Amino acid sequence: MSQGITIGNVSSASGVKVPTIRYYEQIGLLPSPPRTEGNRRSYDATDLERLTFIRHSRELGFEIDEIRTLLSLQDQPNVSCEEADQIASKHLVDVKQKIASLTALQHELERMVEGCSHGRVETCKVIDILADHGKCRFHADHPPHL
Amino acid sequence: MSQGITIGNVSSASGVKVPTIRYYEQIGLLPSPPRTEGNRRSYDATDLERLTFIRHSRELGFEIDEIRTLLSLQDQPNVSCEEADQIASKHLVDVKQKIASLTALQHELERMVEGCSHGRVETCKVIDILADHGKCRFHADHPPHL
DNA sequence: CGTACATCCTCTAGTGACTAGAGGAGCAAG
DNA sequence: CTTGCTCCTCTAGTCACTAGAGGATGTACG
Repeated sequence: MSQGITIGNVSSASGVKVPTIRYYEQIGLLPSPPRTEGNRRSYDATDLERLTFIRHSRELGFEIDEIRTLLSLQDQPNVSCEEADQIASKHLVDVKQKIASLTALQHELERMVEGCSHGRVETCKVIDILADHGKCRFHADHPPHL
Repeated sequence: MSQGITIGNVSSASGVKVPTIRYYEQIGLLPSPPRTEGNRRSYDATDLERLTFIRHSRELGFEIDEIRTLLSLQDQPNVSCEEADQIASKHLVDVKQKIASLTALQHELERMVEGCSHGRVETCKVIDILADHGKCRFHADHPPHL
């Protein structure tokens, strides 16, 4: 059926860049495909699906290790999906926290920019607020790796 | 006035970890402090302020290079604060985008988790949505390094 | 058939902002 | 005086890629 797809084609079809595909192979996220006579990687439709799955999961902010688990779950359709549910739920909690944190930050930045006198640094709210922690209403619980 | 503060004390006072302080010195974000006889770093109140400024800026999501600019602005109070204003404004735009993106993501995750049959993987929405891009309402314009 | 050019290969090293650990020296309290 | 904490330097690791060197292969056109 599926004759070989080149890495370039599987890349544009999946939206994952060529070096990233090779990287995924290197870390064992994507199986090593067979090679042609000329040593080029030769992918099939399953690989394309898998790559799309990965790209989509990455877009949704899942980490590589989480994707590894999700992929292995996908390969075993008879297993309970509790684990997948847990991963997604945990992720949802994280996302909600980040939104809350970023919303607070947004207000803080608005306060800074609106308060800016557009004059000299001496009277600038932006610098002022950053320098004096007490004047700030935003306090991150988790230092944001957002 | 200010006799030397140890790195440990300046760390707990500022909320920046000890190795991170040394790292900031290494990349030139924090000036190298004088040393004691025993070769320990000896900080003063100004360093503590600077570190607090840095930590606060990092919490607000500014990058090191942006902080470098903000710090140099702080050192020259007679300069126009336009640049600081621009940095904060640009950052505000980014933050708003991130919030929008994360909110879409949140809905997508909720859809996944709510739709989960709590049964076998075969019928699990979580896996399903990740696998089939067409069923997904969330499409990131900028792959989220959030 | 030749030649240009795109695409592919492997490999190493770099990014940002730290974090972890090894191996050793100084210092304060009991 | 010894125990244990803090400090020192240095190297290497983290995550998820990205960039570039240097070379092989495949394809389109004249």
